[in-house]
Order: sequence, then structure tokens, then C-alpha cells
Amino acid sequence: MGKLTAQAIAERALEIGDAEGLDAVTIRRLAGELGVTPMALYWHYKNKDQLLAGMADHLISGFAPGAADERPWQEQLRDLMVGLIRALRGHPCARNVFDHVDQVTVPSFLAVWNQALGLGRSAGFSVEESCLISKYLLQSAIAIADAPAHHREGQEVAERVRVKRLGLQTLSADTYPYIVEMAGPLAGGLDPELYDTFGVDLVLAGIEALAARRLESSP
Amino acid sequence: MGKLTAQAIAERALEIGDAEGLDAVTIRRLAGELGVTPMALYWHYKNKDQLLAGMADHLISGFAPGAADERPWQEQLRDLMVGLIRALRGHPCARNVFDHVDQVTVPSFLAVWNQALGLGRSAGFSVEESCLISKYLLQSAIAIADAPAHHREGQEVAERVRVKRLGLQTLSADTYPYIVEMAGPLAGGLDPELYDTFGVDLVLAGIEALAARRLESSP
DNA sequence: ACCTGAACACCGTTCAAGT
DNA sequence: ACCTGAACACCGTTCAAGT
Repeated sequence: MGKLTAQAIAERALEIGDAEGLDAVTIRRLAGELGVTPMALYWHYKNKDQLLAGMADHLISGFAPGAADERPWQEQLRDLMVGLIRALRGHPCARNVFDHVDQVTVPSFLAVWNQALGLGRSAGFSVEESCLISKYLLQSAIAIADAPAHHREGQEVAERVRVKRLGLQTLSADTYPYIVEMAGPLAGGLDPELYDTFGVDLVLAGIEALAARRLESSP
Repeated sequence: MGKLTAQAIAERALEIGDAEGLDAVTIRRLAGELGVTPMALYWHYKNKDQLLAGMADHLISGFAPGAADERPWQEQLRDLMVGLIRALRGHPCARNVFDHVDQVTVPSFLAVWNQALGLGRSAGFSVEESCLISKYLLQSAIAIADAPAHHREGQEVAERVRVKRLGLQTLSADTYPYIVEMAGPLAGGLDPELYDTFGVDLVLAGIEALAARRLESSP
């Protein structure tokens, strides 16, 4: 089979993480599946944090944002967001990976971030505001990509949703009336289409609204 | 000293997590600090996940949202968000805790969530939309509360920000021009005031904009 | 009800050594 | 350059036993 390379290790780690959760991604387990000694991995990654960063980089590596063009910034920001979501979709452990990683050490993520920063600036936001907007947009994209509604519609995930819904429905309807009422959608039974469009719309609507406020206060 | 109770254990765990990071919160370490055998903790929490849920619950327990009143929903949603942010502020490990916990198992979090759901409904959003909005608002609040700008202004955190900024500044200015330019604010050197107000404004502006769109499309 | 002691099956990582 | 072997200092958790 293929040679043992940093890339191959990260890919295998993602397979394990997607299938069994990030906790199952262990140096020893990973080495075992790759038919190698645990220490072999330390040649390619100097520790587990670096491996996680490698996984994060691999997750985004397929999505290189094109150079900024002449279209309105709203459109480009939306493309960036849906592109990122699409790249992370199908990797259930993606969000978990990014939670454990210092995003500043992930080159492909920095590339996307850089693009978002530029678009924020061109929308008329200050340096500080652009930082906040971009952080917020990227974080929201990661969260949206993590929608349970989209994870491979396996039998066992449907079962987990069912259990979760039942758990919510059996809560006290006096103290948590709305939770009980909306147990179905809350547990993950949402329309995937709506989840994506609505989430992206929400983020972009907020950014656009603040951009408009900026313009009217300092014309 | 105080008796060994689930509450006391969660408090001590939060102290460790806030001071040294969540990884330092270990059953054995925690038991040691409490002057007790590791197994003693298993009487109060049946496993570590339950302990983390207890920590999450303790984080929010100080913030009980008042019943919904007659004020406009925008105002109440804002109060809910800033209240949650204030409750989590000063607990650097809060975000990490919530990342590891199934939020549905945290009663005090469910109470806040329930409130947000109700306000979403009263804003005219559908059941599904209210679910998405509330999830999004709560998640954003947790992220905003985690602002590095707010963590106890200790010497060592200032040093970490400096190192991070330098790391960003020494990146290739060709591939990441905006990142390099905005290294300062990106590394965490933002005005705390701006961070909060702008973040909350962003989320609420998005929600309000979508509420307005709903009204005009189905009057 | 509340806690201890000993044991099990794991971790990440270092360090010296092999080829 | 790339990988192995043995060892260290940890983990979470179970299970039987104490009071």
C-alpha cells in the first residue's frame, strides 16, 4: 500500500474521527491501522497537536478560495462561506478538530481567513471590525457544516436522533415548554436545505445590516 | 473544610480548568486537590462526561432568565445574550466545557435555550427557524464570552498574545496580506468593549433583518 | 450512603538504538 | 531519513470491600 506520509496519516486519522469520533483518534490506534509502530508517527508529526493541525489543514485543503474579483463583496463573502461549508460537509469530526486546534497554525485555514478579512475591508469595515466579522463568519460556517441533519443518513444516527428527541420530550413541560414543543427539530430533524440557507442568510444579513449602519453614520 | 458534594467538585474542577486549561481537569488530579481518593468522585458523578455536564451547569446556574415580559422581543433577546455572556465571562474554560458536553443534558442551559426559543416564536419565526436562531444565538454568546481580550489581564496571557502576533506577522505577506496587516487585532489585541457590543449587534442585526424579511414576504 | 484499595486496559511521549 | 523497542508517567473506570 501507499507510503507512510504526513498526508496519508492525516487522511487515515480523519477516517477514524469521522467514523468513530475524535476520541477514537489515538496515536496508538492510528499507528496500528497504518501497520506501523506508534513512534513512527512522531517522525511526521512532532506531537498529537500537530497531527490535529494536519487533519484540520487536510479538511480545508480541497477548498482554495479564488482571488477577490469585482463582484459585490456580499456575493463573494457568501461564496466563501458556502464553499467552506461544502468542504467540511461529510466530515462529522471537522468541528471537533477545529475546536482542538489553534487555527492560526493551519495554513489552508489562514488562506480562507485572509480572503474573508479582505472582503470585510472592502465592505467598509475597520480593521478591528473586519477581524471580528471574519472570525464570526468562519466559526459560523464550521458550525453550520456540522449540522446533524447532514451526517450520512445511517441507521444508527437516526436512532440517536430519536433517543435525543424522546429525552427532550420527557422533560418537564412546565419548566421547558418550548423545548418540549420543539423537541423534534431541536433533536436534529430539520430540513437540511433550510438549515444551510437560513444559517448562511442569518450571518450575512447581520453583516450587511451593520455595513449599512456604518454608511449612514459616517457618510 | 466543606463537605465533598457534587457542587463543590464542579466548582473545584472549574477553578482548575480556568487556571490551567480543561486538559488539567483530571479525575485523579481533582481528587488529589479535594483530599480524596479518585474513586470518591464516582459516587457523585458516574463518569467524567457527567462531571463536565456538572461544570457546564454550574457555569450558567448563576444566570436564571426572568420570565418573558411585554417588552419587544429584540430587547429581551439582547438581554438574554448579554446575560449569558456575563455569566460565562471570567471562566476561560467555559467554551471548552460546552464543546465537550451534550448541551441537552445541562438543565440551566436548557432554561436559557427555552427562553430563546419562546422569543424566537414571538418574533414571528417558525418552529424550525426558531430552533436555528436560538442555537445560533447561544453558540455565538459562548464564543463572544470566550474573547481572549477579556481573560484576566495577567502577564502571561499578554505574553502569549505577543507571541501569537509575532507568529502572524512573520507569515508570508504575499499569500496572507490581510492576515499580516491585521496581526495585532487578530492575535487578541482588540478593544474589549467593541468586541462585546459589535458581536452582539452582529447576531441581533441578522435576526432582526430576517424577521423583517419574513414580514414583508408573508404580510 | 459514602468512600477506599487494588487492578485493568489504556493513553502521549522520551530516549536510545537500529537500518 | 525513517522506523523500532523498551520504558515512564500518566489516564478513566470497574469491582469488591470497608464503615
